[in-house]
Amino acid sequence: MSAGAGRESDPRVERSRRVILTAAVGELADVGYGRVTIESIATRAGVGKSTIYRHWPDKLALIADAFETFHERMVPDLGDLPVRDAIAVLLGHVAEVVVDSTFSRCIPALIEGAERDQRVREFHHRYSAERRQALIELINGGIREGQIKQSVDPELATSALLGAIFYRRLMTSEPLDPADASRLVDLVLA
Amino acid sequence: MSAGAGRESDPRVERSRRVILTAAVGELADVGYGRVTIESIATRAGVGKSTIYRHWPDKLALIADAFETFHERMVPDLGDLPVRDAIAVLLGHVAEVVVDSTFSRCIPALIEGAERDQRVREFHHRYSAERRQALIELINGGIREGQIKQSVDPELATSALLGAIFYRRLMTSEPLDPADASRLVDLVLA
DNA sequence: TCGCAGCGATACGTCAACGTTTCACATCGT
DNA sequence: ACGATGTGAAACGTTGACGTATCGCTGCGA
Repeated sequence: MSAGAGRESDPRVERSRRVILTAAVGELADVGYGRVTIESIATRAGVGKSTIYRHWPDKLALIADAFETFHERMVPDLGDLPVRDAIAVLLGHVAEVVVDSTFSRCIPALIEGAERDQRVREFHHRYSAERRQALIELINGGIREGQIKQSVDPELATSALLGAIFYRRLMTSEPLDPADASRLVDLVLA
Repeated sequence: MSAGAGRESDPRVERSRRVILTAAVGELADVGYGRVTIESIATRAGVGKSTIYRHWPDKLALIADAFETFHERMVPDLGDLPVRDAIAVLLGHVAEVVVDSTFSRCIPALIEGAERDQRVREFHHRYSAERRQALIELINGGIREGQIKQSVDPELATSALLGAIFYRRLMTSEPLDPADASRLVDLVLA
């Protein structure tokens, strides 16, 4: 038993953990949840299958762990812009990520996974909730400062703003141009 | 060769086609695209595997065919309500369908399928486009009649309205209550 | 009526992924 | 230095779905 320096001390474990989790997200983005295989992750990571089974009981646990691990906030620096501008910047940032990124290509996989599996659902909903919290708070601040009408329901407005971005990405062949974010703000928070 | 009474004349073919397509959609809703099996569809339909392979080359063709076939318009009767009310009724209807229906449970499967396969994507986007066209036209009408501000971009507003409904369904644990549809209209088309 | 066509069932070989086990080797901490 | 431990590779039997082929049966339509 080691002296317990942190959660893991053997750098071999940390390294393989890192490459495996990265490969897992890459595979998820590339082929979707249904077609991800422990073997394909192992190959992509340049790792033996046994190394994966040694640390995770199954595919779901591995992918859930991967998302927990890469669970960064990714909120852009908004400086102290006026509320409306800050919201437009935030939405532009979201639109950029949603339009094209590894993360973006995982969204359909997460949506589908969430529909079939409770653990994926819990992660997916929590992750979404945390990311939209920043927007809700911006809107609340704008209402307090009188820059946004009091009649606006921050939760509903957030659904409309983020919803428009995701709708375009998932249901149409024309994702929202990040440059249009401010038009979206004008529309919903007019 | 038959006299060609319509596309198919043998009632056995029509019957098996119908039960197979129905079972395909049911399976898709229940287990998602990745876990749908020709064998599971055959069992659910009470049909031999060979009957399916006789008519479709593979799973994708079958599921695409199923959606083409069940491609109903499903637009509610809007009578001649004032535009804002008509939009609220339409959105309430969409919200109801999206919150809970067999079709609704296929949405994640379609989104995921669309991400990985061009044929599914084409269907999914076309289907979505057709369904949102009614809303775009309602908004256009409202603008023409002066009941909606000229500055509103019908396409963008449609993304925000439908997007809010889908966002709630797909990314949160609290789907939009259909009764809130009119609040949504007030927010976006204020 | 009666032959043909489509049916459901079942068996088949193939393949891919499963999860386990074994092994020699590299790298760790002490 | 060295024993302990994690590693990548490979082989294994098992499972589940693939797509094909072959039944005897049913019920269609001419």
